[in-house]
Amino acid sequence: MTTLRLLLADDQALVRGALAALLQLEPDLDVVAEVARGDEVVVAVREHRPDVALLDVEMPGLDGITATAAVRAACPATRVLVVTTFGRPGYLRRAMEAGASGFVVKDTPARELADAVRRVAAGLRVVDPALAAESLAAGTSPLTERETQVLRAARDGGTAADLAAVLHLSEGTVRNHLSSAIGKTGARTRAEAVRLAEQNGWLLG
Amino acid sequence: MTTLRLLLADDQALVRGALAALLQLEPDLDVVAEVARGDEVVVAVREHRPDVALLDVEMPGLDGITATAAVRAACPATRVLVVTTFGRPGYLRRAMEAGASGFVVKDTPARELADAVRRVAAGLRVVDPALAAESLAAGTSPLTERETQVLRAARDGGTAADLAAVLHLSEGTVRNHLSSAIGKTGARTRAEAVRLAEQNGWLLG
DNA sequence: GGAGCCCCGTGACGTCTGTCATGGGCAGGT
DNA sequence: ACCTGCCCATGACAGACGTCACGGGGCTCC
Repeated sequence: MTTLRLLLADDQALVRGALAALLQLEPDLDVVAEVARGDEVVVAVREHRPDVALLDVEMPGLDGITATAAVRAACPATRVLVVTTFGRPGYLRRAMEAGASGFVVKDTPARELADAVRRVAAGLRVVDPALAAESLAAGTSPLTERETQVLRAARDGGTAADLAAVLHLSEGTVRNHLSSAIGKTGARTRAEAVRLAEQNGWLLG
Repeated sequence: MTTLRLLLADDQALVRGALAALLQLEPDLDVVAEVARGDEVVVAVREHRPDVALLDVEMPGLDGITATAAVRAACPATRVLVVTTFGRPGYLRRAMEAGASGFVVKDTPARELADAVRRVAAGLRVVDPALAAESLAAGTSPLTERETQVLRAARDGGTAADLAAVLHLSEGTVRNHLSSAIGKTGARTRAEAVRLAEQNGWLLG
């Protein structure tokens, strides 16, 4: 078996370096590139053409899901393994739709990561079964495009007038979208709707 | 120089194992214990008596700050280095007050961690200068005990009546505390007050 | 003893919020 | 052509929210 060349993307330098140290312990794995931002992933993939790219979801510049799609388009030979802190159902779904080969949460045992990488490199899919079930149960996002935008803008706690100004909408329209989102999420407050949508991974982009 | 014995506490197993791998690369460092929960820290410290304990702040069971105080009380020979994802001013302040010897955010370069551990073990203090300045500027929390509790309870987006039921208070009293907290944080909404207070690290406990 | 702060509660006021009805415009599908 | 769904907007209404004034009780510190 030849050695596998890896790319590592995580915004936290300490975690990134630690993961590199962990993977370098394996004789058949070699970390050839590290990046801290989502928009640096594609250029690094183009330059190094790694066998597997390990991508975090929460990154500045570009989120890991969108970066996954970009990697698949730029270099189909590179498999993507998404490594994230939050096991949100929507993240998993959208990662797989974007062409990821694996999805691992950051509280899986450390010794399993190398095997996950090898399996992904071999063309297999790696997904936590419990998380997969949860993803199926939660289903796809019921929120419309605008509702998602409004909820995203409502995260920092602004008033309806603020959201209207940011989104160039009428204040009444904002409240209508919010009301609809509240109904779909089963919440009773806009803040609760934001929380529930975020927990389901419906607020990406 | 003798080898330093370390304890590692982080709720995410992958990060914990990766940090262990990173630190084991140093010949003079030895990870002798790993725990995933805050309440397991003290028992592990009592059993292994490490030279340095690396503690995350966000942990189930017991937060890293409180765990720091417990470690200092149980084994004063063990120095504490807090390693956290969020560089919130209140975290730093309260960690140092609790007896921590160092405070490092997770996006510091990986190669600096080992040096930070050694410096802490030598009795020095390790603090990011920029973060220290920010902590001084932000000052201590202006929120009263009740205001903090109310803001904490308001995080999941419940109505004032919900908070009143949880905290066994009158609904009007809850709104009074919220109003006061909103004024002190400079916010215009309860949600914004929650966000600002959380960013400052005022919502621990 | 008073002064100060925090706690709890009440009542009232204006504003904001969440909901509904209703309208129009624009895309997609049978 | 029709229906359906999403978008935007308006107006109206009950309820929740944020603010203030005002009480009372407790505590500490001078």
